[in-house]
Amino acid sequence: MARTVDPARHAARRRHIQDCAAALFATHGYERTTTAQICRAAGISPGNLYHYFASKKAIFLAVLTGDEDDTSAMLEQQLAADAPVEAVLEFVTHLAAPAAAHPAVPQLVLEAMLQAHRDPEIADVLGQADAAERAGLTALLQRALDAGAIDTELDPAETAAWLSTLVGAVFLDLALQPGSDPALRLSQLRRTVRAYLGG
Amino acid sequence: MARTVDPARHAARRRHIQDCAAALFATHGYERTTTAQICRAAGISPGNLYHYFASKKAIFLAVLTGDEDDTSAMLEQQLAADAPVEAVLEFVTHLAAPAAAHPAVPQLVLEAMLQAHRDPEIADVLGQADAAERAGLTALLQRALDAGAIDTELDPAETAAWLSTLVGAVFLDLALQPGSDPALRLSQLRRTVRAYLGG
DNA sequence: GTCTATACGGAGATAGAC
DNA sequence: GTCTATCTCCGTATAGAC
Repeated sequence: MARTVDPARHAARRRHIQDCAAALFATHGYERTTTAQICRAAGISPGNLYHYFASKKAIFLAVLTGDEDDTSAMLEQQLAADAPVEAVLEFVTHLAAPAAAHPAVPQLVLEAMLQAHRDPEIADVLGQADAAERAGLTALLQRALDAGAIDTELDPAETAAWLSTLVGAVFLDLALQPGSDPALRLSQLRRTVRAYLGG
Repeated sequence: MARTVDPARHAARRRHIQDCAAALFATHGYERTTTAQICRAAGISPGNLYHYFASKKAIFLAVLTGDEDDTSAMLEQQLAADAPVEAVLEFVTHLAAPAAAHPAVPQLVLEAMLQAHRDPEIADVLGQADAAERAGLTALLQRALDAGAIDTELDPAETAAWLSTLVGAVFLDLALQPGSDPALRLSQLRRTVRAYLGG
């Protein structure tokens, strides 16, 4: 059964549209970005967009799920590490690092968080990532507790939720404060986590 | 020069509309809230809205500036307090407390933060509040530094910015995680700040 | 597969009677 | 001052030629 055209070319073009849309969503937000803008940025005609995506929301979902996950690999690595507190710090740093990588990333994530509040489908995508994040943190914290490396009064799940919130803080700051120094924020985050865990 | 009607009644009705709009903005967001919804919630006809507000954005700005400021009074009080670290903690708690007061508050603030990214007028309103917040924190931290009550390596301005970010984290968490316990988050925030400041 | 043109719906804001 | 009715613009998505 022969395909009509080259599937690779189609996928590449789809990816191109997706990337252009991501930049627009990050700077202008989801609702204020029009499909016409996306088409203009991608260099295609308005109608042609729908040969690649079924709807505007489908583009947004593709953008959100497009970021590949190396988090589980990172988690395995840190669960096997020697120093349990350092392992938590490394994992937290890994989670926050994307926010510092490119200015558009935290903006896009923040936008997704708000949209998730209104759309179950988007909430699902983010919820899964968040659950994995917290589960990983909980496991690492439990290990640190067992090793007696952190304050024994800390509850692993509650602390994992809080550390996740602190990571969110870095995203929020870098998304909203253009003048913030990403490296400084990451170092402040590390000092914060280290001090919070006690030990 | 006689007024046409009772100004007090007009102000009360305006306030009523504003409150109804605030609830809608918090739950559905600014862009997804329609003027028709606001009118329905407030029990007025669609056209009548514009006798109280010039535009939809004017309503949003009124909502944002409507929250009265007792922050400066709180700051004066804490600048005169005996224990400088406790003063910082009290001030931080005061800044974060509104997030825990009512679920709609952090949602509304988050919505405003995103809109600020796209509208200079909204950015101004939030920027002024933010600047005051950081200035207050910087003053309190300088005082704690002078008293030798916190880690001498800390830079007051940078630390103030970070504490402000941490407060933002509580807002973000309570806005996005319906299951979060506000009291727990506030206590985690206090532990975090105390540990971060060292001393 | 890509284009141009347009249908369709909805949202903000206005007009004018009462 | 408040209402009903409506205007106008704009954004998504579709139709149909090439």
